[in-house]
Amino acid sequence: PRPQDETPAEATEARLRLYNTLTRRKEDFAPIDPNAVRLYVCGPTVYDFAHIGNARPVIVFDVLFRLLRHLYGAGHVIYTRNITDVDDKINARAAQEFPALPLNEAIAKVTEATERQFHEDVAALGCLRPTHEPRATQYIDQMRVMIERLIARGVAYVAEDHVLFSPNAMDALPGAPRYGTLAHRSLDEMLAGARVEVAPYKRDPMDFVLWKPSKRNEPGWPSPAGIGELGRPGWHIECSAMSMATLLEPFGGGLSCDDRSRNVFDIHGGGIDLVFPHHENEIAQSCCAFGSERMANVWMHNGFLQVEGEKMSKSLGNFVTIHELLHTTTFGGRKWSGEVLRLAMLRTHYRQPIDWTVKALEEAEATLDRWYEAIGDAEPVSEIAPSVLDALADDLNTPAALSELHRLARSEEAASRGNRHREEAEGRRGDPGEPPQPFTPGLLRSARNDDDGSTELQRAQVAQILKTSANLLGLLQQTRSERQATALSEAKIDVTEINAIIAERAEARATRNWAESDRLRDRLAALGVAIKDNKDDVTTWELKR
RNA sequence: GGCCUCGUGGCGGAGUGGCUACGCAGAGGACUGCAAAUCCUUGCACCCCGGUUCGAUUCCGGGCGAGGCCUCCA
Repeated sequence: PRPQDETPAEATEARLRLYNTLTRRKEDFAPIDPNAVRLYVCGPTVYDFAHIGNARPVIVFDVLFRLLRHLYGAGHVIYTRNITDVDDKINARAAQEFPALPLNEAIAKVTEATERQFHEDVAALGCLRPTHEPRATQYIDQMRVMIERLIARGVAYVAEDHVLFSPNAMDALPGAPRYGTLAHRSLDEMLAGARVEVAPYKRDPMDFVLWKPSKRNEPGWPSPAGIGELGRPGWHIECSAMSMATLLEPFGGGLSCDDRSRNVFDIHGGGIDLVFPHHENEIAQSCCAFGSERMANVWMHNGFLQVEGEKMSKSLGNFVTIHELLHTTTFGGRKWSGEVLRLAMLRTHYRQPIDWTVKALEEAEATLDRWYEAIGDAEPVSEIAPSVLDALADDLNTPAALSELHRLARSEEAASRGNRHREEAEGRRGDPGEPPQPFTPGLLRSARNDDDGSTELQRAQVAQILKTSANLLGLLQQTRSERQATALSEAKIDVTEINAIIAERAEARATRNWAESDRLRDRLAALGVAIKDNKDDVTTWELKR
């Protein structure tokens, strides 16, 4: 673990490139303030179990969070992922679930339970907690103030107790970006494609809701702009307010700040479906409220997920929640560990579509089995294989990074580069022309046990680099022993019984009683245990799935 | 209809104007009582048609195909 304020040496040499939806190209990333790199990602609306599609941005941006922490120091990255706890879907779910309760109590039950479940799911996926997890209902005041500012600036108006934002009016506001910059669409183009029924109180079909009136039993707060009735915020304004409160105001920005350059943060992320209208509207709101020309410098969007080749939907019956993958046998007839889900997710580049299949999970699990076998109980060290870091720094190329981890597990090139890297970092590298000492291929996973001490040293070193490098992706965070212990307790295996049978079989083998030996092996298999006899006549065993 | 993405070997999946991705599965070998595991070796590719180029899977144009957004959605 790195001390909070330490800025690692790599910060000067690493070159992070990120694909920016704003410009549609990869760009060199330059933080506004390297001591406070700021990231915002749209979090869940808490009305139902998170599905595996929801897990994708959570995992992807967790890798980005880890990478940024590595590059700029753990104490220099601020990550906000909000929780949307006011929404009409929540109201509907609450009324349906707890019809006997007053709506506000029902809503509290739904949001609290769903949020708890979300945190449980995400923790199982090996994700770090973000720096801030603001709930929308805690920032109603900020939303109200922002809305009033938008009205004062002439880009929002009151109509029938609603407040609406008018993208058309942005053109008249000096310094504001053009609406449609992120989605790369003109207002005309959007109108051409509009299939929405336009609410009668809208002046223009493109106008969107900032605030709406609440009926008597719906959640409501005092409205802005002199509207007498209680009301509640629209979806888009929530993210503008929460990013302001957690990423701008603590750094001297926000509504009271005229310096537009202080009202920009570094990275905003989310699913690709949010580009329009959600993120486009966030930009419009934030930029018009703060007079800034951009809300965030870099916009990152993860691709969508399909299940066994089909779009996930409740009607198709292929709606897969994180919880059921972890705890039930509905997908593929068995449970899966959070780490398997995580690796399966990272096999595909984050901007590509991903097909969620049983086969992919099986392959991910087999990979983890081998890697845990390879690292044993190695502890993480300070260095990361440069090839893994390079891959991640290239727009989070996790498939390439995983490929390098495979090479490490075979003790190939990547490992020797890691070796050289460490020597450089410690300033004790000798002759620059000296070729790196390659590790023996297969060193880590082979059963051979040369008593040459240097081999053991090398093996330990590769194991450490593999573990540390995988940790940057949030993988291999346990030791092999911990993982085995978990698996054993879940499978309810009686180790004493297993050892007794193995001892019995060893006797049979000693007398070359192969029939008896094989019978005992079958018995173990029936108990879910697979055995291996290695060269030194030592029998090892593992759980069979 | 408008905007956008993608099309790589049996499967998954990176990348590149000329040089091995990688993983799974397959084949051969070593080891083994037999297995398993492990190690070694290995076959298999860049949707179609034009163009640019000494050379294109990689750039440009067209075609075909798949998907997304424009409406709540990660």
